Order: sequence, then structure tokens, then C-alpha cells
Amino acid sequence: MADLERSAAKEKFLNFLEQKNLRITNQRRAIVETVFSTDQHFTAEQLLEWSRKRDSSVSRATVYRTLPLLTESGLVHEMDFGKDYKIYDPNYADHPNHNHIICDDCDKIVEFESERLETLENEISQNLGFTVKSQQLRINASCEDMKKLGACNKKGH
Amino acid sequence: MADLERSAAKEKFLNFLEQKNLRITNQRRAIVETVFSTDQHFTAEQLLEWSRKRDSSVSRATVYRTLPLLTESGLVHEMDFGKDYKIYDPNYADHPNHNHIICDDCDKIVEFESERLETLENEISQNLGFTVKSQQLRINASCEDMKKLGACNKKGH
DNA sequence: GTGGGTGCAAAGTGTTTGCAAGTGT
DNA sequence: ACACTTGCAAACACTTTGCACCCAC
Repeated sequence: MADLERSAAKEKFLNFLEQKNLRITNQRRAIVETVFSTDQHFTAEQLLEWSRKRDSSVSRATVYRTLPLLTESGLVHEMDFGKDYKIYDPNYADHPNHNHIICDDCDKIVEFESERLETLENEISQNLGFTVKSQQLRINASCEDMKKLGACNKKGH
Repeated sequence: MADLERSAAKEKFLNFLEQKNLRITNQRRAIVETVFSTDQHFTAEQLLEWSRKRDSSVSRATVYRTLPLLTESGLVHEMDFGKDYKIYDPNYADHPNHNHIICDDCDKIVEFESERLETLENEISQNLGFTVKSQQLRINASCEDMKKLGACNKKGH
């Protein structure tokens, strides 16, 4: 579904590097291609592992140094779900205001958007005298219905 | 305002310990009294510092070992605002569904509650086939209006 | 008395950084 | 060539844990 969007994102990021006079190295290319060839959320460690399949010379340091560039470019979103590592979301540019429900049983993460929610958030913030820069709604839940349908995989990842 | 609620919370926690056959030591007493004598959010390190004023024998290890008990008891809420340390909120029992706006400029945290928000969240979750266990809305914002009123303290802490 | 609790310091974990060598432009 | 990048390993910041001693019950 998102093949075109993904290669567009890759393109955008390479432009972003150019504009900042940053170099397009083989390692960065491998990382960027990895990021924008998946729809999945990932951790820094996963990104390292996957990127190394494309270019085994990619180091942990380079991954950690590239992630801030990706988030700064606005194409990837950094999230915190209360685990001790951060989770990155490559779908950010397409859906900048999506929220997440996490199943506490199987760690499944489902994204959703809601205009009503956004409107309400802006309203509340304005009443409190703030200007919203970003919002993040995190709902921890159990997907009981999914379990009944056999879709909740307790084994986690 | 919350003096009665706070000593009630302390009481509840001591009961919680009893029920689990855990001991009420001087160190735990110092930590608990510290927690429930403030309205402020705090970090583990701050809790250590404050607790040591009551009992200098409190160690970092004991603080870190007591915090999970406090959250397990439901009287304190653990939160993650994307910093590299966790923030604890002793107001949880009184207002279990409050949300937070963080001013990115001065790190000020403002709590708020909204019934409409809760209703909306539950509705969305149900539609997606989840049963909500907890929700956490975090809004990052800038308190420009507050600055105009002189209430935004850029110096942070 | 005994099983849980404590302080200490060492170990862990995810992430950042100093440095010398390498490389895109 | 020059400045930006890299890999490595050491450094970091926060949190957890092994151990021998201690103490609430």
C-alpha cells in the first residue's frame, strides 16, 4: 500500500541530509532503506540488526547517531511506551497525529487516529493556556476480543 | 487541601505492606512519609534525597526497591515523559485518570482531567476490540501565554 | 530465631561520546 | 584536501542485584 510513500520518504530524507550539508554514506543509506522498507515499529537494536543485513559494516554508534536525524526530519517518530528502550515509528509523516493502544498481554501495538480526539486535546490545551506542539495518547489495554478470535499471540516477540 | 487524604494514603500503604507480610522498617517509613507529604511529582533520586532528611540511613537501593511497592499498591503512579528517568506522582489514588501537559520550555507539568476525554478513549478502544486498563495522554506544548504572564520559568530546575 | 530487609558496591541496560582512521564531495 | 563520518571501546545515567549483615515480627 505504501510503497510509493515509502520511497518518497527515503527521498525526502536524503534531501534533508543534503540541505544540512550532511553526507550520504553507505551506512546511512543502508539504515534509511531499512527504515522505509517496513511498516513496523522498531527499536534501535532491531534497526541495527536489520541494517546490518544490508551492510554489515553498520555499527551501533552509527544507528544511534542516525536516529536523531530521522526524527529531526519529521519522517520517523520516537515513542516511549514505558519500556526501557525507545520505539520508533516510520509511519509518522503519513499520519502525524496517530495514537497507540498497547495490549499488555501480547505487546501488540495498534495505531488509530481520531479527529474528535485531536479537537478535544487542542481545546483543553488552549483553555489551560498552552500551545500544543505534539501529543501522544497511550492506552494500555487487553485485547480480550482478539484473544477470542485467536489473534492475540501471548508469546510476544 | 489534601492533608487528610495524604495521611489516609500513608495508612493504606502500611496496610498494603501488612497484607503482603512485608515489614514496616524505619527506612520504608521514612520513604512513605516523604512520598505522602508532598503534592509534587518526583524522581527516584529526589525521593532518596528527601527521605534521607528524615532518616539518613535510607539508601538508594531501598528507594528503588520500595518504588515498585508504591506503584503496585496503586497509590503512586509511575510516568514516562521521554526523559531518561521516570517520574512518580503521589496524587494518583485521588485522581486516577488525570493527564499531563508538559511545557517543553520550562519542564512545567500541569495535570488535568476530562470526562469527555475519558469517554472518547473508552469508545475508541471498544471499537478496536480492547478493554482499557489505563490511559496516559501526554501533551507537549509551550506555555506562551504563561510566559506573557511571567509564570513560565525558563530556568527549569 | 528466622525470613525478610538493608547498605554497599558491582553489574546491567540502553544510549552517548572521544578518538584515530576513513570517506563523500 | 577538508570536513564530516565511522567503528570501537570506554563512558554515562539510571536502575537492578549479589552478598553478608541486620532487624521486625
